[in-house]
Amino acid sequence: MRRRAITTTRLDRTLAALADPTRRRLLDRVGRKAVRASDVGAGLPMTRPAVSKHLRILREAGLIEPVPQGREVLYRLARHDAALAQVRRYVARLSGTWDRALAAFKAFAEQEEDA
Amino acid sequence: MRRRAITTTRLDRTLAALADPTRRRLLDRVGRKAVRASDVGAGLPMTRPAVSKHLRILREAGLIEPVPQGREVLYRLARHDAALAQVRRYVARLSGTWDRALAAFKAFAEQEEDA
DNA sequence: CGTTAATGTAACCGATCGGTTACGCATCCG
DNA sequence: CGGATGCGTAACCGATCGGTTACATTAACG
Repeated sequence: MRRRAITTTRLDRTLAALADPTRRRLLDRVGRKAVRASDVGAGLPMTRPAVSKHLRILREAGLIEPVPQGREVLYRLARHDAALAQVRRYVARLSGTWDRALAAFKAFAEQEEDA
Repeated sequence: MRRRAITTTRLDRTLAALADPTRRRLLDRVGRKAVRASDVGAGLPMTRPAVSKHLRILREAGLIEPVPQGREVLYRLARHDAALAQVRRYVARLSGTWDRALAAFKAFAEQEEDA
């Protein structure tokens, strides 16, 4: 035992990336329009390296991508939204499971009512 | 600085709960049909307390709920899917952002083409 | 060509995480 | 009633996380 998940899938990485409120905030900013690396964290209570690490996580999750421009680096949403699409599919599947479960529950409740 | 997010929102909790593959697996099992606490982790390489802690996280995220039955406890999907709905809304909003960004990018590419 | 500006990374630190073993507590059953 | 069963939690442990400061690198500019 003690072994932890050896393989970190992309769904894991993407969900983990989205699970942090700071990262969602940064992602939101990048989503409005491409932003310089230095500007992404403007006004947020943390240093530039912290932002840089968040950007790395978002990048490795497939959510954003860097666009080097001379010595600056712009960040924008990834042109291929495969990562988010995977999350969407998972959530959709889970919602389906929920619908079925709720239907079954309602059926049970009505059956209970008869008794 | 150094302060970490003081307020952990429900969206945070739910996304974090879903970000772990083991927890998604347990959630999937519970989703098929209500399962006894002891049985949820059957066959998985971990001890019962570990499963219990995962169940607690899924429960506090609003995804599952316990149904005490004598000395046993069944777990089922939460009857109110508010937590998942919130995730769904967030993902939908993010998808919208993506669509706009991709459209803008395509427009830019075509404009580039003209030049 | 040397300096400055922009970025990323390494090394470190306290807190949290995912797991374990040990224990406590309630409920059933002989 | 007393043991057994089912469940949760406390205490602990190594690994990871989110932040920091310090440094390395690369591109622009006088």
